[in-house]
Amino acid sequence: MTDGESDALQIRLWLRLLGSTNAMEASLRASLQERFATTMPRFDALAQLSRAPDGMTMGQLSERMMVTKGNITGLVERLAADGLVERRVAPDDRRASIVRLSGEGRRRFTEMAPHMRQWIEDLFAAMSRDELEALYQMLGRARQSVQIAKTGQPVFEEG
Amino acid sequence: MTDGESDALQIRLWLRLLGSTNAMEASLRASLQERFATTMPRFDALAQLSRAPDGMTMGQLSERMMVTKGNITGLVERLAADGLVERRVAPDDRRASIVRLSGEGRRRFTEMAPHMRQWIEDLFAAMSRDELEALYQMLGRARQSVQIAKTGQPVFEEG
DNA sequence: GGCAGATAGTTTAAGCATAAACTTTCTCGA
DNA sequence: TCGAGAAAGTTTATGCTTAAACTATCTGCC
Repeated sequence: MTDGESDALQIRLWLRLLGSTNAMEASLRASLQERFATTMPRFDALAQLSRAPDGMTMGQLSERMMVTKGNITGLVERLAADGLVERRVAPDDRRASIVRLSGEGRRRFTEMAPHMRQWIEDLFAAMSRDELEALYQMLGRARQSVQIAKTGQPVFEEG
Repeated sequence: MTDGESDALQIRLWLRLLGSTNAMEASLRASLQERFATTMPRFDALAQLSRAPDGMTMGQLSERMMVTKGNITGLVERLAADGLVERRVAPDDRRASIVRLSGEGRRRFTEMAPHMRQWIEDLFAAMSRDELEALYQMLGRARQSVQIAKTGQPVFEEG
């Protein structure tokens, strides 16, 4: 299902949205793999954890990464095996465990983050600031629209 | 990495693009699963094949779905096992095989397509036509930008 | 205190996706 | 004509992802 022309605007829009996102994701994935031999989910996990110096629970990490908890189990296992994160049982709840960046994990993230930022900026380099802002705005509207479709009610919007 | 506020516009834009697309994809995936017990890749394959009455090669299908050929092998195997597609060796090239919809596959796609269309339209229901067109336009620009980033040159643009 | 139900996380089964190595077949030029 | 290299698919290894079933622990209420 590639960009057609006879379909409804919404269909073409969806295909273009999906196509653009996938193209960018593929490019970023390739850069991460080539330069740092890592993946988007691993980078995302480190990014989330970098904002929580005291760590967070597996459940919190799964919420922020917007994936299921079962997913996090394996991801954190692999990151821990590579020494990038540390886990300990939560002091107040023996069901829960707190995961946080190790020193090495923080160092690695600090090294990768500016490159990632640059790669993202490069992808949008041919767009003017006005175009970037217009796109940002319209994507906000799209997000609202999806929320309304899902819940029947819009959600509080910061941006 | 959820929508921040202190980051560069490009970063926030990327996160919002990824988040919006993923939210829509999750919604469509859930609908397809619930109503038709199928998946996006399977639906996409049927959609591509529905436009080629005489079928196409595995390689052509992989190009149109924008995934690797190795991926297609398994996907077509599963669709064939369910009787939705048929494969035969290409008459002029014994390396290649032609895959096309079976009668059942065509019937199934014809049944699903209008629902899929409706679900997509529902997701964008809270946006005006002007907004939809503005978003479509800006995504076209984004796609150009990614192409330029990748190849150094823009690509012919229909829409 | 103790039990019912909720919550945190893990496991399992299945599918999607990639890259890289591989097999088979084809093509083209010397 | 035949051989080198290209092209079509497949296989393999690895990782991401989900939904659903499961274990262990906690919480609140009687």
